[in-house]
Amino acid sequence: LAALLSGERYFRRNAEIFGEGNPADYLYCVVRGSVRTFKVFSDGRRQISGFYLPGDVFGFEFADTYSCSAEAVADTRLRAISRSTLAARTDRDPAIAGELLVLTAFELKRTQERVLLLAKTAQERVASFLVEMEERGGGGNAIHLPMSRQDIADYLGMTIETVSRTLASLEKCSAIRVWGRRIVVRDRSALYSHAASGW
Amino acid sequence: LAALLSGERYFRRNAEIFGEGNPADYLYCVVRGSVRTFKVFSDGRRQISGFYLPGDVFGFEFADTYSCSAEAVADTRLRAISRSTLAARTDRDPAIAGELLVLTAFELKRTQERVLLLAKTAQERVASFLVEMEERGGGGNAIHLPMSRQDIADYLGMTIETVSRTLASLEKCSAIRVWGRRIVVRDRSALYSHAASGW
DNA sequence: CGACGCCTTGATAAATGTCAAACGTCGTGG
DNA sequence: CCACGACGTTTGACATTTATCAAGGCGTCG
Repeated sequence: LAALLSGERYFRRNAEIFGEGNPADYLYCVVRGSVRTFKVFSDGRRQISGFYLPGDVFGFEFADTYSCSAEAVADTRLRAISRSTLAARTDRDPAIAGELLVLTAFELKRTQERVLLLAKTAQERVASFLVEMEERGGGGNAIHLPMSRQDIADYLGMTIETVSRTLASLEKCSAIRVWGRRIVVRDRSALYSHAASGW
Repeated sequence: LAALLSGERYFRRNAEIFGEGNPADYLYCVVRGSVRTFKVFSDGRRQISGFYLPGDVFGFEFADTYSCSAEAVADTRLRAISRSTLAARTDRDPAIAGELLVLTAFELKRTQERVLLLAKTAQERVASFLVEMEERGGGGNAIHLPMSRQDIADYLGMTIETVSRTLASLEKCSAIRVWGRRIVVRDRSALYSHAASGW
């Protein structure tokens, strides 16, 4: 699958990568930066379905059009995989089909975790989100959030005010330190216990 | 895939089909009745991850243990598919792998719709749930809900009281008629408009 | 009949959303 | 360099939604 990656494409902050309903011609792999996928409802609400960081693959569709839109959260570099050449390869090489299955299963697992997350309270959602971003970010205690509070709110299904207040409350109980989009984990066990009222 | 279905197995109402952490030896296809899959958290909350009706396949795992538990909602008949024979077939027959991919993609799509659903208000969730069950049930205006209010609440991430009140309010605006677990759709467009503040 | 499970309804409390204002940061242009 | 404006964020007061606690209704089954 890695062999099918084409040259890099660049997207500026907030640039559209693809729109809902566009022909789903490419898969994308994030090289640098980050991406959000989302749907916008007729009443204006936006639900972010996922954030993708370097190494993640998105744009995974089985229909022939995208079921959501994608935008660059920050300036971003992507490599594309043409769906048509992918399909051609899949026919000849069962291993590629296996890779697709693994990717789909992984996306399914992440989505299932999101369902569990959305059933929780605001504190648990925000804390879980920080834990997730910390793990995916890989770095030590410092988490850099590339996305705005509005993005986080639309991802967690709440308002920016509640996100902000919840971060403040987590800071007050000294689980984290908040500095705009930079978060420092001060007390990991406290953060985890807020994240998980039951794992 | 259909060729791999073994003989039927029977489960009484509320009987456990498999438990979280059990070895994931079988896929199941619902013949008759209905099934819920769920997780229980340490604080006692239960999140139902899905309902499966006749024709649906569940127990789909990529790890070697189940990530959730499954129980019969009502008396249920299932056909099992042994994972080991499935794996053996997949190696020889790429078409089987394709069927697996389709099943996984379908489950992913349904889970993504659940994420959208959980971001909505109580009214929208309940109305969407009724629409979903009506479509899956296939029958005309009458919906028979095999599951209890508690099951619905745990599926939609709310309390039984709110489910009950929301059904009552949908009945008051004459979108539906409620008779215990039997629902009649009186005004489909009204129901749809409550379900979807934006599709 | 009586007990039990399930559902509904009411009163109240807690969580979250809404509206509004102030603050800080950053980039631009004078 | 500084002033200004745009934008994102935080905070406060208040409204709305949903959960919690408690009681009662309605079937079914012994």
